[in-house]
Amino acid sequence: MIRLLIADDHQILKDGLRAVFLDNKEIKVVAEASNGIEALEKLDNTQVDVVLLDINMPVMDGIETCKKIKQLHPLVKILVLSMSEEGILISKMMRNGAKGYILKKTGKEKLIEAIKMVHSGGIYFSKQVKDALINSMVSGKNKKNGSYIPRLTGRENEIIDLIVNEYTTFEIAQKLFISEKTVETHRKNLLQKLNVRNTAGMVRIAVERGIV
Amino acid sequence: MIRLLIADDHQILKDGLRAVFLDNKEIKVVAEASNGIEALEKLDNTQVDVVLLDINMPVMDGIETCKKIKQLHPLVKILVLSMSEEGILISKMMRNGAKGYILKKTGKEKLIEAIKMVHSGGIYFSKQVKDALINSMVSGKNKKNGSYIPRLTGRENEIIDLIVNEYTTFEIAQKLFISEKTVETHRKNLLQKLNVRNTAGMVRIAVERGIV
DNA sequence: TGTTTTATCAGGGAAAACCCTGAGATTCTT
DNA sequence: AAGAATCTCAGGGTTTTCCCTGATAAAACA
Repeated sequence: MIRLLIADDHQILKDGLRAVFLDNKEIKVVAEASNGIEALEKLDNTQVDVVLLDINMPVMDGIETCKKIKQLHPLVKILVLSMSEEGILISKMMRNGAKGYILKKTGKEKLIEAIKMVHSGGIYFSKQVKDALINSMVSGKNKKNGSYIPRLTGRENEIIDLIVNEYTTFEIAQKLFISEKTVETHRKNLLQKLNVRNTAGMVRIAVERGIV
Repeated sequence: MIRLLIADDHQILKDGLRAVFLDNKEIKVVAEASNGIEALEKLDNTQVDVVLLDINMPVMDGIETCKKIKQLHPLVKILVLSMSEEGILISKMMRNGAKGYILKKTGKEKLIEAIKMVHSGGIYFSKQVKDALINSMVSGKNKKNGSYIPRLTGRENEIIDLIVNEYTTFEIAQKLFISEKTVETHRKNLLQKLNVRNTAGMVRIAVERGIV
């Protein structure tokens, strides 16, 4: 028996889902919520196995809620039920601990399959969702980059890698057996090449574009 | 007619592929290379539409090569042909401009399909590859994180977001109408919570975990 | 209603990063 | 062989970040 919590601000959808699970012996809706705060409250008072989580909610949206559920109830599995196919949203929810992502336009059979899947410790991402994610990673990212990516030299790559890993100029100089002044020059050039103002921007670019 | 360059250090594989494309009217192998340097040289002298790129190569590996091809020959499509199903590798190649990723254990029909796909401006990632990527994003990332992710307060989230976007303490103070000292306190707390030594580490965590 | 968390602010100092100009040596490219 | 790019280093200065101790008020929680 899978105990389900439905978090969505559309009452009609919750009613519909309740009806769907009425004649299902394996899945039982034990609670529902209209926003993130409510969902967290319900989780405190109810034994829940799987949360069916919408992203567009008032008061506290799905992203924040997902994060908090993961922190406060790490054993509860989160299955995102969203109408959005935006890759950024999908990857964000994945990073925040969701074990599955399913679109609202999907049929109930797939939904039941997904719930069972995440409940048993697996993950579930429908083909459409996977494709949307891949697409945003290939083209979306590039679109976001847009700007020309200047090529870094070998030394610059070495140094930016150390910077991202929290090495200071002094430490980099030690490690590479060069002067601090040289490292400073490389840093200056990196800032210029990446067109950023400070270390923060440099690290952001480096991590986003997988330089490191 | 699709002009293909095969970059792989296994001669037997290149020979095999040449044979496969011999009786194919649409795809022609116009060059081959055993490492990244060679591949780049060939690209300078040969008109190539699609590069079939291996990751494990001596002298210059596929990751570096992919990056450089993208910089020097932005119109050439890159299709990764690898034996590795590691999610990190896949996402790295995607970020470096690969338009497709296919496993060596895949059959030639799928390979031909993939080549046509990327040549026509599309992308191609086989089901296995997609699954591997999704898996590494859900479980792999968390494994990589491993450590407990401390929850950030609303203000801290605001501030880390501005830091990642290259705002200085002074500018953040201006924007949020608070004292610089307050911003400094938040920065200090952020460093502590995220267990990093400086801004670089903070930004790395923020970008990696999608806090921003 | 007390306790914890969050957000606010301060002085003062040390460390690190950033900026400017300038320059020699090596290596790659043409 | 000439030029370009890369890597190296320096003086001297400003700005920003980091660290320490300490504090108040409001809000959230038990």
